[in-house]
Amino acid sequence: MAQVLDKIDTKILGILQENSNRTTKSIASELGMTTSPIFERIKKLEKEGYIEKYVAVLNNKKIGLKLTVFIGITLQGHTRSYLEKFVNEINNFPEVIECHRVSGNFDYLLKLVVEDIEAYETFIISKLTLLPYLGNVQSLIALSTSKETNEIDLSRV
Amino acid sequence: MAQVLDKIDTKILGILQENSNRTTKSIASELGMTTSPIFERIKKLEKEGYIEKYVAVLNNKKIGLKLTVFIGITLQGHTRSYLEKFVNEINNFPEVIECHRVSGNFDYLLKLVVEDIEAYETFIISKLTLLPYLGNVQSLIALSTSKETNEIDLSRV
DNA sequence: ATTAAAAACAGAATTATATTCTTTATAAAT
DNA sequence: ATTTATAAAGAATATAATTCTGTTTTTAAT
Repeated sequence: MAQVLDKIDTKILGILQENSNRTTKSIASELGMTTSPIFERIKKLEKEGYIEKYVAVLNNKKIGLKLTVFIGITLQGHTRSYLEKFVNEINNFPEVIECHRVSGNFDYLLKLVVEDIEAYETFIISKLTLLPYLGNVQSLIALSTSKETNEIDLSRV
Repeated sequence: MAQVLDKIDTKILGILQENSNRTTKSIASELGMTTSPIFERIKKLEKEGYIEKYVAVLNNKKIGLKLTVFIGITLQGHTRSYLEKFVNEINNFPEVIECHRVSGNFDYLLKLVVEDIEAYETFIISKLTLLPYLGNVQSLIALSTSKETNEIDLSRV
């Protein structure tokens, strides 16, 4: 297999991660090509998994979910079967949009999006702290967010 | 202004945030309607800002960015003009995909996506620690990620 | 309850785009 | 130089987005 992604592929990925509604025609004209090779390349990027999916990004605030919170968690008992159970519970909470197992001062880091402080407190009290073996729990409440994107800088690739 | 989002709008948002390439026809058939009202509703949701943008989600690992890191930062000097400068610098680093000002044990929480541990170290040494007034810096390296989405549970809205 | 006005919908018609196909060019290997 | 494989161009087709018109439904005021 030759070079996996060439310059053109990288440019296409960059364009689509910024706006996935761009037409093949407009991408083609930007890159000085015609639609068919652009189309074929995009299909290839999809099939090979470089592009995972296409999604609409919503404005959480407008929808009524005004608060983002990060929660660092340390567990007390670390049996494998419990960890699996714990992660499974966490992932099923609709408030949780990210769950990472981390190294450092915590075992897990969660990212939540909730309505407001009250909804956050409800989550802590009637969901999170009901889980057993919970050790240290530390919350970081987002006061403001200056950057929040999924867009990757592809100049590094 | 009447109820801002009705059930149909919410369903449309739910569908599009899961897969923005769904055709109006397929959405219409799922919701038991015809294409024109669906089309009009989507355009309205875009114009009013409920839908911010449409993006392709890439597979970072496949692209060569294998490491996600969270960094908690405390600052020492907190003059307003310095904060602005600091945030501005942070936001311009291509490794940083999120920057939140937080309350709790840190002033800022960053999310980074980088190639590997080496690239992470390079970021710390030759970018982050060059910024003045830096206090405590604490990294959480993602060992594994069980959930990572932008998708919001709309049943709460 | 009745009516007028506005909003939402259905269905058809049109326009634009995605997708496929065929041909031509390019590059690599023998 | 010749063959083979890969990528691109350009035309043709299929599908989807978008617009338009007429109808129904909803809303609000009387």
